Amino acid sequence: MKKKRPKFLLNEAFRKHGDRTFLPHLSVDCVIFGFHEGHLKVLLLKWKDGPWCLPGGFIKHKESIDDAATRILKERTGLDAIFLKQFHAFGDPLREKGKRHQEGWISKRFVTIAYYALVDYSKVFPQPDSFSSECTWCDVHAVPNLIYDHKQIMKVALEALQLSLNDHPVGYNLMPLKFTMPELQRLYETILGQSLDRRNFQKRMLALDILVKLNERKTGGAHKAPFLYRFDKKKYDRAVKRGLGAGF
Amino acid sequence: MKKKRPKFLLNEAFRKHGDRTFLPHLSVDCVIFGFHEGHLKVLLLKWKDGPWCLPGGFIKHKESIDDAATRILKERTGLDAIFLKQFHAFGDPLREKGKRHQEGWISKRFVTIAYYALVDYSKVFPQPDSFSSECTWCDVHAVPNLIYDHKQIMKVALEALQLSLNDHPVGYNLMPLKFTMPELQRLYETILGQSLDRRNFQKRMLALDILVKLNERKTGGAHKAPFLYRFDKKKYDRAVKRGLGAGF
DNA sequence: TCAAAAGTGTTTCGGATACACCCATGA
DNA sequence: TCATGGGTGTATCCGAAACACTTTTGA
Repeated sequence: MKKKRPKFLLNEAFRKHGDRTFLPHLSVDCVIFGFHEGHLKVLLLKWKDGPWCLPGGFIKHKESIDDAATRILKERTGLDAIFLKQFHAFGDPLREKGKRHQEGWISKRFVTIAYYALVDYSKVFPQPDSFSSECTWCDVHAVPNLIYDHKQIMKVALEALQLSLNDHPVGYNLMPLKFTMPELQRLYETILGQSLDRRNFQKRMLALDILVKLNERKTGGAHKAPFLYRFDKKKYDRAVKRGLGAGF
Repeated sequence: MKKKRPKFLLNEAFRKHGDRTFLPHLSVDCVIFGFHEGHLKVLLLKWKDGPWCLPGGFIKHKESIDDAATRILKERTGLDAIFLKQFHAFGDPLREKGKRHQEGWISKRFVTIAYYALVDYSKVFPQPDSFSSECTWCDVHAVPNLIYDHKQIMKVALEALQLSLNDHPVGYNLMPLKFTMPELQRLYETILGQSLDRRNFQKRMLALDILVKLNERKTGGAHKAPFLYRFDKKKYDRAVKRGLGAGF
């Protein structure tokens, strides 16, 4: 078995010579969305010495940027094969104002390519990287200060997600396998930041023809037990591809 | 006055040591759209030794990527202050299959950040760069083979432009100062690749409240002289910002 | 005088919105 | 038994689409 060197050494080497492994001046940042108890969440990392930031990483010399994003996501969440979408590249030379690293590869200017991901909250076990002490979910509407331009990146990610609701269904990656219509509605409402009419929402969703109504109800709630639904994966995928959406 | 070195030397130096000036592994490509005689055009460059490609360039060490795109556009078209929008980053390590440069900076893998631009055809005087022999407009639907993944980049650019018609007006940057309603309609039709109803188009456009009807008609045509319009720049800009579009 | 393009207005239809009643459940 | 949330159906409205007639102009 390969002997592990102490982490700080790895980090030292990485800071100075990361470009032996990774493309210089380029990074990938991920805005990872999850949904839990009626709230839209993002996954954040906390550096050991202070500020919060988005999970991110670098691109290996022979790796596509999409693969890099997928890898980074897997490292932080344990998930693969989730929904991941590139939405913007951020390349202001001053975007990393206040950078601490004084020397080596890592101290240079980075252009970052940003992705947002939609993941099933319940399947994620957040894992901090070697620079971080914490990796936790945070309510989208209660995000602490983030380093650099990460707050801006998050904002643009949310706008991109909202726009995508116009012509793409959302939910397969964010909801558990079985879910109720009110739960799905709450997802749409938190993404859009506005409440929707219960009956019209249901009609629209059913009209998309991507849901399967199950012969079960979700019991245990304080009131009338709502039906459970699941997505019809085939039809869902077709709707994603063909650009069929609820038109919000 | 600074003495100019022969171009091939500059090129030699550039190929080997471009990273003294530019960020390594990063480029910018521009899909420059124009509109002329009822046809949607893109500006293409032809390399001295063969293939066609999109106008592109590199990012200076202290330059933002948006500024780099603006600069590149200015170099090829002579225009500044035109509409420019980043739409995707292309980062497959194999995207530059068939690259010829064998050594130096330029031979390495490049991730490219792509922009599309909308420009007034009549104001552009295409200027080839030092690698190119030609710089000309080409009908969008009759594009020759392009190097690398540039055809793919063009395709994605066109799709992004089409999508943007949903919630943004288009035309201010593509049309001359004064234009007729049928001319504007032809612009929309060529972008969308479908014909539209004359009367409904006019109603929608006027409903956007971004046009000013002039007391002139365009004479010289073979038939009834159509009225001329111009954009109300203030209202147009507001519509762009607020995401007001014709909903195509 | 005729063909082809442009100006303008009305009807129609479908999808989104607004809205009401009944049912199930735990407190 | 009552408050709360869930299931379902219907009337309405607005905007988009479909559509026709008249006018102008050069050939």
